[in-house]
Amino acid sequence: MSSSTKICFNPDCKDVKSERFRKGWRLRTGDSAELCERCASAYEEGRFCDIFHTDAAGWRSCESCGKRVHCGCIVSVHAFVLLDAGGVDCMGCARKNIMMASNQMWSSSFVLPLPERLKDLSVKNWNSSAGTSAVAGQWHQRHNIWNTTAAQSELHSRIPFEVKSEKLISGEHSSSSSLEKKKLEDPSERVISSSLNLAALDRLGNGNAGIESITAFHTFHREEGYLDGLQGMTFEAHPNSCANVSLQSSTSKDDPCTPHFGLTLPYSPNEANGPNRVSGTQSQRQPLPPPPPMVKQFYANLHNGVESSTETQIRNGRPRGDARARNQLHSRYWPRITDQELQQISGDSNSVITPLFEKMLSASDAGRIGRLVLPKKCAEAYFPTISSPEGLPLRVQDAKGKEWVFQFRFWPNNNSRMYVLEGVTPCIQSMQLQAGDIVTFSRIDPEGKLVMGFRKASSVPPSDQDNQTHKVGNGVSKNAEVNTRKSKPSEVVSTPRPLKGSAESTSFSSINQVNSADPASAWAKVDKSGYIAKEMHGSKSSILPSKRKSSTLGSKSKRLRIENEDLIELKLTWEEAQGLLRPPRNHVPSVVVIEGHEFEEYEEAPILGRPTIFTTNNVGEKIQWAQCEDCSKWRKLPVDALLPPRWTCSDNSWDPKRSSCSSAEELTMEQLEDMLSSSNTDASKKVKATKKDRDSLETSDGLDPLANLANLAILEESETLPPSTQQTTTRHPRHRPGCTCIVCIQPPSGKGPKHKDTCTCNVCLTVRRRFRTLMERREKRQSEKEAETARKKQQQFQEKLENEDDQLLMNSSNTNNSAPNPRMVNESADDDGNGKKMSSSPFKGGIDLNIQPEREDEPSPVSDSGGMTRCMSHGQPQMLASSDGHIELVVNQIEHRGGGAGGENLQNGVSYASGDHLDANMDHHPVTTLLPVSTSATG
DNA sequence: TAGCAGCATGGAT
DNA sequence: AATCCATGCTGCT
Repeated sequence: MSSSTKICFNPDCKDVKSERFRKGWRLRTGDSAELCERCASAYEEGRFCDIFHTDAAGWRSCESCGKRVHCGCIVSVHAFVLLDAGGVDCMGCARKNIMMASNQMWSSSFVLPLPERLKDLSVKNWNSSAGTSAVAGQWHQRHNIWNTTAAQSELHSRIPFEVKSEKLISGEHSSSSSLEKKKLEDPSERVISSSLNLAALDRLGNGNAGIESITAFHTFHREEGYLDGLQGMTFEAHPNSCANVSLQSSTSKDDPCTPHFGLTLPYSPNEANGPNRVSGTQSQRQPLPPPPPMVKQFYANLHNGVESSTETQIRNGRPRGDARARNQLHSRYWPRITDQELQQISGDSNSVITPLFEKMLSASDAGRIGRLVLPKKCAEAYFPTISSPEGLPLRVQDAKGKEWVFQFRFWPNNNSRMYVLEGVTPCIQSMQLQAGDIVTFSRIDPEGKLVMGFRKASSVPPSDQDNQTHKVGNGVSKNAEVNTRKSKPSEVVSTPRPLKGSAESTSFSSINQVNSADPASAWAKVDKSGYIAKEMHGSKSSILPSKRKSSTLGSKSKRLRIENEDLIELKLTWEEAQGLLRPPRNHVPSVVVIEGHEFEEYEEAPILGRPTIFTTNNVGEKIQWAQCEDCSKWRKLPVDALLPPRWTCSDNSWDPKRSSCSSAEELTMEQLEDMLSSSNTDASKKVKATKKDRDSLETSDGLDPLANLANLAILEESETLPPSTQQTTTRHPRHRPGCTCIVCIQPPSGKGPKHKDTCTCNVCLTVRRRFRTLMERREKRQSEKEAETARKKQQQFQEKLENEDDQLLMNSSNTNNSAPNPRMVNESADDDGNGKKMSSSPFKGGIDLNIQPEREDEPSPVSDSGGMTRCMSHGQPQMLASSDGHIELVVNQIEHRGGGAGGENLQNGVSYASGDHLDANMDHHPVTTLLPVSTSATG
């Protein structure tokens, strides 16, 4: 084919005298390696590696046929596929396997005419079998998309790339130089190359190996190069980008079907222009996280050979900062387009649809502002680079094929950028979108059209949804065939998804959770349909849309709500759940011992059973008690009885006498109390509570303030208890079996029957006792204080009298005047006036039953909360004590001694003021007084 | 004053 | 802690 003056491209070839050269693998320049006849033959016959690379590393055995396969050079890069479980298959075996598995592994949209299918499926299968994912469609339409815009120059700042694999498997660390050696690549085998891409990414994703190697496999797709093909490269090489790019025509007449896999990670502007721009050093590359299983399909960007004539791969060894960009694309922006949607987009053309991203419209987006906020990473990854805030006009086609021109721009924000599409209101309105709906952005290759689809958030049936969702429009493009295409699903194969970071991979499974406990099955569904939404027909499971739907609508906590809705609120502790689990009926578990612990092993899943209580009778016999759901009576059951979740007396087949709700309960009240109290389960607590409710009917409706006080206290206490313990009553911790005190039977509201005055329940007794103690101590201290103060005053008085009669008189007057400290009076007035402090007390309605009367001289919450005992002069009750209502309530029922001249006004209040306060005040008073005052006393 | 453009803010990630 | 981004705010027309 060529002149004899050439030298065989194969460096290992010794035949320099060949007169005829033939084309071998494709070089990154787009040319083909010129091989001597011998090498070319070897290459064509698949013996190249056998001949020249026998000593090279990277040889492995096909998992299926055992044949040795070289996996370590550009020549062999297409000769095998990586398997999910590890290992490789030679291409022959891979294709065979593909044929068997393809239908299950790929969605219907991937159906190809047989000849094409064979090869394409091989790719698909490769994806599947290789268990890899991170392959995105090529990005080679930019040129088309943007060349009608005003900012074509900016295209050059972003260089998408494609991950290619070359030497990953071999373990040879293909350095940049190795790439730059412009090794030849056979375009006809790019299917396999793609697989390697996947593999490479997969490895990266797993963080296991190949991080270095993979960098050598990245192939940039530069739209100019792509679209202009062999016309040449015009993209700008970033200083650090190792943009020594070679063109590679993907045209292959040998292989009309040359699906291209590649990780398309166009440069973000920042990366391209900024300090973070990726360099050619592999070390800068970040390992790609393991993509979720479904991702692989989304990344599968299959091109058939028709388009490849216009495609040029640009390859260099530059590490992918872009990869990071796409990596970090949040899963919420991953396109989730169904196959039907893809077909609709694609029509019957040979186009490859590359869903780029989607976004749920926020209130702002859907509002009249007309600004659609673009996720930064998406904007930078998929939209043209813009360097000025003004941005550039962007042509997008909507669902009806109508063309819109949005202004793609940004504004600086926190040292970053906020990208928006302006002028979207008409489009959004035409699509009747609103907040919560999802707009999708896709690209059609090779036309490079940008299409904007949508998915209504409303829960339309999937079929309907498919019909109306993701209708496409096209942006301005060279080819206007989008709308006239006939369905050709096989060619609508690309469902690339952004590569996900590891963290996002995790969240991915969460976000895309299917109504299946088995993630694998969920993924399987995804794999089959391509998109969950499609697979989850009818089931509420179009989880994504529904989730999104419910999550938006203008709330800032949208994301949070999304997540929350993903959660099933399970108000069960693990132990509770365990306690409810019952082995399936008629099933004897086998016991396995794991690390010394015995586990019952059931073949069937356990069931949720009705909680029961086990007791032991006098003879040590274990008895199981279950409560009828209807009458709440407890029935004795065999200890091994397993109850369904709902169980009533009529189900009591063990005791026909008590198989009716009308039958008397076997347990006495005391027995029941003992049983319940001995049971620690929350269920039993609830049961106890219900029992208490029943008992409460017998309680007196008398009103015992003390009990009420205690009740309030318990209320306070109960607020800190687990819900299960306060659902029906506010039983206090001191509750004992048999106690029917108001506290235990009182509903949380505090309403209901009160204690009798004669109630001798523990709580009431405690309250009485404590209060009595408290008051006794207070009186005692008060007396002491009074005595002391009086003594001092008297002493002073006497001294003054003796010294200066006039002075004495004056002093005496001052003392009286100063007694009602103006500040205090004011405070009293305030408290009294608005009464707010009363309700604002953190101890409203509560009293600590644990209060230590012995420590009353320490500021008690009550006394500190709002007031203290105030002394008054001239017998005026102007000072306020604590305004806590419960105090007042209590005091009203107890005789308190008022002191001082105003004692008659103090009958309804009690002061918990500390002694210190009293001291302070009393210093000014010739007669000290403890003033049990409530706020009401000031009125 | 309404609408818009740009920026700022702060919750969410 | 940094970043993203939904939305509020402000100034301008």
